[in-house]
Amino acid sequence: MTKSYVLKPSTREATELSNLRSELNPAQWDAVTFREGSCLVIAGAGSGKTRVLVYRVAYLVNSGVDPEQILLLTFTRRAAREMLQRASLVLDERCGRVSGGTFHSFASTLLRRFSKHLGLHPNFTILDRSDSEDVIQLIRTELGFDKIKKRFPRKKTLQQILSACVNKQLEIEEVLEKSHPHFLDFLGEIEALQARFNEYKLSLSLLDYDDLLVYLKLLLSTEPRIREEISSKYRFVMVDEYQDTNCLQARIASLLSSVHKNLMVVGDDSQSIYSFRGADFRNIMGFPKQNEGCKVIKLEENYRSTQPILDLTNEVIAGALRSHEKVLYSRKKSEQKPVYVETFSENEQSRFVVQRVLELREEGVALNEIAVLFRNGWHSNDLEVELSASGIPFVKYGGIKFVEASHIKDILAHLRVCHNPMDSVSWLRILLLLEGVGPQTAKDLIERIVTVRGSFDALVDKDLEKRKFFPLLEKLRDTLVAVRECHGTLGEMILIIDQYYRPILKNHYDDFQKRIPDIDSFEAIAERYRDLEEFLVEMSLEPPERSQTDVDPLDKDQEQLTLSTIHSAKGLEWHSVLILHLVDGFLPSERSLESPEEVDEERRLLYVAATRARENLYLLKPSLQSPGRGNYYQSATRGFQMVSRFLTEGDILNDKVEQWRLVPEDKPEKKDPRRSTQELMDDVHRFLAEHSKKK
DNA sequence: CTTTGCAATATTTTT
DNA sequence: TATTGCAAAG
Repeated sequence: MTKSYVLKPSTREATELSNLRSELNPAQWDAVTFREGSCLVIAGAGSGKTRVLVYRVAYLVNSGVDPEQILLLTFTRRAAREMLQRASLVLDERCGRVSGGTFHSFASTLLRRFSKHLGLHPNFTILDRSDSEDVIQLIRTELGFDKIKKRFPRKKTLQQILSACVNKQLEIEEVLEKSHPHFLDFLGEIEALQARFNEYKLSLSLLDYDDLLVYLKLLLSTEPRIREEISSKYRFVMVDEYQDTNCLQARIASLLSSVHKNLMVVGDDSQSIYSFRGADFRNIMGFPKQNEGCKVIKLEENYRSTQPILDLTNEVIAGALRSHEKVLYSRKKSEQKPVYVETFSENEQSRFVVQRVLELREEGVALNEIAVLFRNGWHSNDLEVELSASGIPFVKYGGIKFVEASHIKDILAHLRVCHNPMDSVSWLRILLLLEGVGPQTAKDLIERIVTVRGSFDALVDKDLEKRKFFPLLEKLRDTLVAVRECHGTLGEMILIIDQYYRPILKNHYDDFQKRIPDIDSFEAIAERYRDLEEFLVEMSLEPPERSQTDVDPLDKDQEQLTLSTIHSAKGLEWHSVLILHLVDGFLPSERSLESPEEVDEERRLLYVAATRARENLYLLKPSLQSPGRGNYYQSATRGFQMVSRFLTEGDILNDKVEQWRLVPEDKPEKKDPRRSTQELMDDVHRFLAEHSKKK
C-alpha cells in the first residue's frame, strides 16, 4: 500500500517568508507585496528601503516569477550586488539571477546587443570625462576655434556645457544663459562644435557617459519592436534612488515598462544630491501625476539611527527651502547625543579622529563599522597621512580614482585600441608618448589608421620608413598584435604592454619611480578578468577604489576603516560616523553660495551624511585652515573659519549636540568651556611657531 | 613639427 | 597648487 507523505517547503524558505509579515511594518508590507502597476515608495533615510526592495525581489521570485524577468536599476553596482546578496539570504540563490545594475551599465549591455540598429559598432568604447575633453580638444582644433582671438572656453568647460545640455535636456543657449553667460558670444561656435562632436563620436563608435543614456532612449523610442521585446522580458522594473535620476533616465524607466506598466520607483526627495549632474527631483514628485493609478507608499519609521541623531537631522532638514513634511522617528532610544567637537587645526581634527577610532575599536566596534565622511576628495588628505602613521587600514571612496592616473590611462589606452581600433582618443594618447611624435604626426597617423578601418598595419606603412620614430611604431604594432592574440587573463595582457611601456614610462615621467607600484597593483586587479570587453566596461563604469591595502596586498581581508565623500556614502550605514570640516565654505561649499537651490542641496548633503549613523555621530569643525596646505587663497583669505550655517540654526548647537572641548593631556579642564581670547591667541602663536619649524 | 619653459587661471560632488 | 595655454627655441 502506498502512503502519501506531505513534504513541507524548505524550513528556511518557510520561516523567512512566513515571518515576513511580522518583520515588516504595514507600509513596508504594502510595498513588498505590491504586484502590478506603478508604485512610488517614498522612503525616508533608514526607513528600510533596501529591505523592502530585497524582500520584494524574494517575494516575487518565491511566487514563481523568473528572476531574470525582474530588473533592478540602482545607482551603483555595489548597491545592486549587496541587495541581491541579501535577497539570496532571505530566499535562495535564484535571487542572484535577477537582472540589474546601473542605468549606464545596463545601457552598455543593451546597446552592444542592438548596436546595428543605431549604426554603432558592438565594440564601442566608453569615454570617461577626460576622454570626452580630449575629443572636444581634437574637434576644437579641427574647426579652427583655437585661433579665435578672444578667450574661448577651455575644453573642461565645453565638456561641462555639452554634458549639461544632454542631462538636463536643454539647448546650449539655455545652459549658457544659466551658468556661463560670459560665453554667450560663442553660441554659434559651440553649437557647431556640439554637432561635430556627436557626429565624430558616432562615426568612430565612441560613447561618453551621456551617450549611453541618449542612445538607449533613442533605441527604445524609435524601435517599437525592440522596445516591446525588452519590455516584455523585464516584467517587473524597479528603480532605486529615483530622486537622483535625470529626465533621460526617468524616460528610459518608463519606456522599459511600457508594455506592462509594472514600475516601482523608490527614493527620498530630501536625499537628492545629484542635481549638479542633471538629476531632477521633479521626477519623483511628479511620478504619481505621470502614472495614472499610481500607488504611493510612505515609509517614515527609521530603523537605523537613535532618536537623538534623528532629532538633529530632522532639525537640519527642517530648514530646507522645499517643505518636507516627513519627520523621522525611531524606537531606538539613546542618551548619547551627537557629539560636536571644535578642533584647533586640521591636524588636530585628524588626531581626534585617529584617537576616537582606536577607542571605538577598543569598545568593540569593528573598523568596517566606522566611517569618516567629507564634502570633497582632498578633505581627507591630512587624515590619510595620520591614519597611515598609526597603522589604521582604510579604503577611500570617491575623489580621484586610480584608473584616472595618467600612467594607468596609458595602459588602458593600449588595451582599448585592441578592443576598438577606431578609438582615436586612445590612439592619440598612445602616439603622443612616442619620442618625436607630436600632435600633428599623431593626427596623420590616426587618419591612416581610421581610413583602413583600424588595421594596425597602418602604423608600419612603407612611406613612414624614413621617419626616425619608425622603429617605435614597429614595436608598438608588435605589442598590440601580441595583446590581441593573447588569450590569457587581462593581467597577462598588461604584462605584455608593460614590457613595451616601461621604457616609455621612464622616459616620459620624471617621477616614474612612484608610478611603478600602481602598475603592479593594476595588473593584480586585472588578473581577475579574462574578457577584455568586460574589463574595459568595468574600468569605465565601476572603477576600483583606492585603498591603503592595495599597497601591501598581503592582508586583503582585514577590516578597514571607510573614508568617503558624502556622495559616495549614499545608501550606506555605519555604527559610528565622523563628519569632517563642518565649516562654512566647505559645507555648504563656497561655490554653491550664489544660488539658494544649490545651498539647499548642500543642506541635503549634510542630512545624508548625518543619517548614515546608527549609534554615534561626531561632527568636527577645525577652526584654522592650515596655511600651505590645499588651496592657497582659500586659506589666505579665510584663516579662521565659521561653523557651517546649517549647524547654527535653531538650537542645534545648544540642545541637539553634546559639545566636547579638547584639552591637552597635562592640563586639567577649566570650568568655563569657552576659550578665552588670550588662550586662543596662545594657540595661534603655538601653531604658527610649529608650522614655521616644519619649513 | 616638437619640445620646452613661462604665464595664466580655475579649484566639488559622479556615471 | 596643478593644470592648461601660449610663445619661442630647437
